Amino acid sequence: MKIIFAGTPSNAATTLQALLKSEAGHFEVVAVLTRPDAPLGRKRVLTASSVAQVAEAAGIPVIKTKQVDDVAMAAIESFGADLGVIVAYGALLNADALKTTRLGWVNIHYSLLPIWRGAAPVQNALLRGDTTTGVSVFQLDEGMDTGPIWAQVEAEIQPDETAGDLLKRLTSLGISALLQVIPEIQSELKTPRPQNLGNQPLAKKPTRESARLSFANTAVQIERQVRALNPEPMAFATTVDGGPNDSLRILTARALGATDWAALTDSLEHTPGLVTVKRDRVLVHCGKGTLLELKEVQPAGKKPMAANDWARGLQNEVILN
RNA sequence: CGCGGGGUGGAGCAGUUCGGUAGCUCGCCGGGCUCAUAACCCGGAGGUCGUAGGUUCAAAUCCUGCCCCCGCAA
Repeated sequence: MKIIFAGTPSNAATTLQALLKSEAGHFEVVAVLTRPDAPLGRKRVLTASSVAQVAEAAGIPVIKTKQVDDVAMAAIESFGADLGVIVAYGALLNADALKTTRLGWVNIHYSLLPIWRGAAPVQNALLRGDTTTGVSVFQLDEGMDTGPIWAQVEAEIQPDETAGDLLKRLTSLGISALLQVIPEIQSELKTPRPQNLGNQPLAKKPTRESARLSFANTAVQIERQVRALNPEPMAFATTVDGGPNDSLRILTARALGATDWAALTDSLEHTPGLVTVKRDRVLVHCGKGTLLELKEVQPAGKKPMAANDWARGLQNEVILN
């Protein structure tokens, strides 16, 4: 069976790599679809996507396009693939594009559909405080992640897991689910199970503005935000007297449980955003009398550092907002 | 030429405006106090101040080139 793979970022590249390793005669990746090279970083170096790099290293033909238009479709069809596999490609396929392969396209989605359909399922699951999530392999249709499901695998969310950590785990779960599904599709004996679409909220991609922490929220809410937005776009705060561009990125933080902070708060006044150090723990006062312990932070212009090191160098009292 | 911050003992920072003995909070090593300690007291080691050159009696500090790290933006 001939497979065409579509994807762009690093976890898609990981999936492609796994596919290539498992080919073993059962199927063959005949072409790869990815987004065009983009200027990256401060120096704006034109860089090929992670998927493109893996494909090129493996000598697989690469189609680079922002959208699957007539030209791209013709290119796809020229490879005569039986099945399309898509992982975080970064563009929608319309009805015509879905017909470019004989058996259509399957997508690996990082949630238990129909929960968190949309662009950022992992981040949204963490933001909401979900304790369970998973991976779905489904048949692409014209809707936004609405197609019928071939396979789902559940995963428990660990209490200290970041979006990056979780995506990594889900990526490998997705790979094994996909490898299981491919032969089933190939056999053409099974049919996927339709989704039971309800009023589930869509998983919108977090914006930079949504990454700004508000210490009027409770510590638990903020901790979720910190974990959900790591590594992208990364939760941040600014100091009250710092410049508007001097962000303090919060990489790791933990909401203190009731027992913890009761012991630590005794004589602390409570100003949201106020940073204090108690017994080598860097604490920020949050809404409703809760406390957030900062673990790892990154001031603008500096490398990530332990919150303790950051606090050691502070000259004055610091209030975050 | 997108905007900006930074490089000072192992860590995080001050000192640079206005040149003149290397500072602070920690860590580390040794000793003391203590039932004990992450607490406290005493002592100690450890720095070509990113790098190359220039100005000067004298440069972390002023001038010039270069290297490296990072935030925003994309």
